[in-house]
Amino acid sequence: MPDTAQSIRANARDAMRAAIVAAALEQLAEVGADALSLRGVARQVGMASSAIYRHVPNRDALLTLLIIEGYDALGTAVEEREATCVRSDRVGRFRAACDAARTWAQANPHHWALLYGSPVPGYAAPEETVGPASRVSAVMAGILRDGKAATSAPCVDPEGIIDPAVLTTLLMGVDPSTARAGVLAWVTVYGVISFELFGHLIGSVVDVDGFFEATLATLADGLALSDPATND
Amino acid sequence: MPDTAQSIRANARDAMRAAIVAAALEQLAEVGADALSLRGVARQVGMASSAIYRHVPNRDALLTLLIIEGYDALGTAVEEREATCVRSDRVGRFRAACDAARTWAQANPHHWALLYGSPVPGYAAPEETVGPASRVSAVMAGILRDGKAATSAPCVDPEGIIDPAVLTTLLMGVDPSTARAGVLAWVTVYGVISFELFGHLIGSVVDVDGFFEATLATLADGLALSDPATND
DNA sequence: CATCTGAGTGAGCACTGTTCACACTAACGG
DNA sequence: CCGTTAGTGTGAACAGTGCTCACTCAGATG
Repeated sequence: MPDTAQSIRANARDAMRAAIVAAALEQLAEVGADALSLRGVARQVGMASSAIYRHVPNRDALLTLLIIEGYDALGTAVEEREATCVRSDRVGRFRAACDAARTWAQANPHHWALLYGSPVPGYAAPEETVGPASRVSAVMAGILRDGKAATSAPCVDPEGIIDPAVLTTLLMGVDPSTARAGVLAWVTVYGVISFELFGHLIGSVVDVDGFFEATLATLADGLALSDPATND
Repeated sequence: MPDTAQSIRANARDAMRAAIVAAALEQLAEVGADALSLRGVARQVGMASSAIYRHVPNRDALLTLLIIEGYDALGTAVEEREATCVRSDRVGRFRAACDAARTWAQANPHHWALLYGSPVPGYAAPEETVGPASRVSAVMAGILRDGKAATSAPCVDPEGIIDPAVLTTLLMGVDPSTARAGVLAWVTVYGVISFELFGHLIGSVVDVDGFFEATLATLADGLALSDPATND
């Protein structure tokens, strides 16, 4: 018995919201977050502009929905690519994950810019975004955790750089300096992808693919990923 | 004989333009590039909004001026800090330069975001910006060039990753793999600064200063900056 | 059947970037 | 000295934006 009376409304509401987000995604891909207009998505879904406000409180909230959508899409892309690798091949898993991120970014440059571009300075990510946002980090953390040196007990960071909460969960058993190198590796990958996307490599790097490849090799080296994984 | 007749107008024009840029800089610092409004800067300089267009073709052009201003300010900050270091202390010069960049970014977050945040995907930097934009890279390149291993002859990149033109000028004599590592180092520094500024380190790094420090140490190591400088 | 609630509407407000016809004023040529 | 001209500033206007509000109307609830 699907759709009790009152859930019809709820379903319609969800469908409408989904349609709005879908239209917004299209606009985002075409013109970017900056030029995304609420009235534009209203036109696209065939509603009066004021009707949008029944489903989304304001423009920022809509962008937040797109951010969540983006983190999820990127997370899925990275997870799926990484999942195809032989578990013991940690270098391969790392390269696959990073490559998936770059590929997604190239396919969705405006969306990437929305996720990792410029927010306001005192910006605090809305609560709902932190879950999806951490999916990529989780994949990277998993690769680190599967390292030979990782123990099952949490390590304490003598320097106190990495959040202890992370060292007892996502990075359980990874020694702090490796954890730090892991975070830095992801930051570096983000940097290369963004530099490439935003045109900052023009003038110094001519073979971007090669540069990215070389970067991954350097990072994998620094993380000592060549040691085989411990898990079966 | 300062100010011939016709240069009075020219000077007034330059002054007006400078006032506009100054007002725009204030707005940028306060509300960010996104919310920067031409009418707002017009109000601030005490003109009708339409008069702005006598001095600046449109909003994008004004933003381009701010970008140039930003690259110049950042470049100056980095150059001046780096210049205070003992020339033979290449690690110190590298740290000073990176630290100056981070300090400037923290003091001017909206401006940093304008420089390194999200442009459109097919973005090509306006011609006038490339000069100022390369000042930081030039400092970094100088540090690399002063390395012991650097020769006075240009090297060819067997992998063809780095732009040959750069290898014969800014990075003259630096071996290609070091050049590549150098570019990557700057990209990494950019990544850390941006991640910090844009709030992406929240949840994983608790001591950002320490993280930055450690990052610089790692990078300096990878660049073999500990070898003394060759120059007097 | 009456009522109430939630979705959609169009008009309207305040704002934006940009253009245009117009005024004024300083410099230049005769 | 006077007319012309180029440069600078003005206010009105257009099209677009985010957002609010009084209103309608259908569908669920009592």
